[in-house]
Amino acid sequence: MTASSRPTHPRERRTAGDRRAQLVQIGLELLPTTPVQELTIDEVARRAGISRSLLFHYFANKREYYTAVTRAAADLMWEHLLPAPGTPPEEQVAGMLDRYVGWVETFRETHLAFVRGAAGGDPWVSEVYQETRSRLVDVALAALELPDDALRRQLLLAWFAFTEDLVGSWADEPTMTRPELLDLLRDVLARVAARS
Amino acid sequence: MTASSRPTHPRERRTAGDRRAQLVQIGLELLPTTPVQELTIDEVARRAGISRSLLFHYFANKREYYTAVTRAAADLMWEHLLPAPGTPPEEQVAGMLDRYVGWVETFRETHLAFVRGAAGGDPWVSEVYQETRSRLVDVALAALELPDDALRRQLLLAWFAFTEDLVGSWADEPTMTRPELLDLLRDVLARVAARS
DNA sequence: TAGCTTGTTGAGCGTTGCTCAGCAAGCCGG
DNA sequence: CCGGCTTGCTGAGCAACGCTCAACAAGCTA
Repeated sequence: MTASSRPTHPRERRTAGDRRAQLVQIGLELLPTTPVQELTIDEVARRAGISRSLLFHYFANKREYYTAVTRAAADLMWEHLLPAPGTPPEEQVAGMLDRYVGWVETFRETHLAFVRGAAGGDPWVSEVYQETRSRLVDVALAALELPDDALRRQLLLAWFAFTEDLVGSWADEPTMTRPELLDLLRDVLARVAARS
Repeated sequence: MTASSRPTHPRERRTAGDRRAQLVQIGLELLPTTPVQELTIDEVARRAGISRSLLFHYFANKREYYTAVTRAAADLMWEHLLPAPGTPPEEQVAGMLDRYVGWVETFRETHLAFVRGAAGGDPWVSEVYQETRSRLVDVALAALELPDDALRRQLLLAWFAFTEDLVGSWADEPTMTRPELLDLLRDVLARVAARS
């Protein structure tokens, strides 16, 4: 009956899968305001209404937790960008590009946090993004009917970097119309891809 | 005469300027192996042979310290890239590009750590790099005799992103000759700059 | 010698990542 | 109903790290 012996919330018991999903979800919600690596176990546990210890029951250490969050964010984007099955190859890249711009426009903060977290320090996080980039290159190379060699991959990845940067700053300060932006990106891609 | 009362090294007293420079220098030396934000005060102080407290005498907090380190790294690169006074405008960009590739080849690890630290999370650090990029754009726009508007700046900055990515991956895996690389970068720049 | 400036330190506090021993809720076989 | 198993879950506590503070000490000047 003492205050200390009565938990403020009745303890909620969940299945392992539910709990894991909940924790990752909380990480996703925190992502726009906090760089992944700066998510504190304390904060996440508090939001989930559980003890710090429990988080370590599901994720061996902090890194494993925030890479899981990063992977979840990457998967969301990946699913959004992937062309619908049956789309003719010549339309695939244009469609992905269009959806990418839409993605950045809609989830500006989250996407920025995601890209930053990926670029910044931690190899485990950046690997997740590298992997996503690489899968996008696979799709693009196939759609453009280009051979898959090291040079071509480097060029496409560099074009991604160009695109990310430009779309990001354009979303902040629209210096041209949306169609003009898409046109420019497609044009640069064509030029870059044409170089052997 | 007891061991605890006798310091292992005779305490070294320095002027404020010297000490600050030494601490920043240590940060620069650690940069290749450690993301800036993960530099620990303990480690730096240990290498300098001073107490943790002293570091906080020169830098109000950790952030202020590693932004100072970042700024030092940025300045080194900036001085290396800046065209010699008297260089004709049409040669300036090519020269800077050439020196940039050389810089990445020579200081591969440091530069990677620098770029990553700049891209990753911390606004204070990324601001330092943004500033360096911005100054480079100033020089490039002047050398190319292009008007300095928002669109042009965005395009040049995006081309920087393209260049950084490509030069980085090329240094890892040279898929073409150095002149071919430079040629490609100049070509893409010309195409991008030509778009109004 | 006294006093000032300033480079320097050690003790210690709060936060955060992480460990560990053990509680408790549900389920089973007897 | 009971003992025992699994498993979700917690609290106490440690180590590392950022950061504060009161005070010491080295050199200068009056």
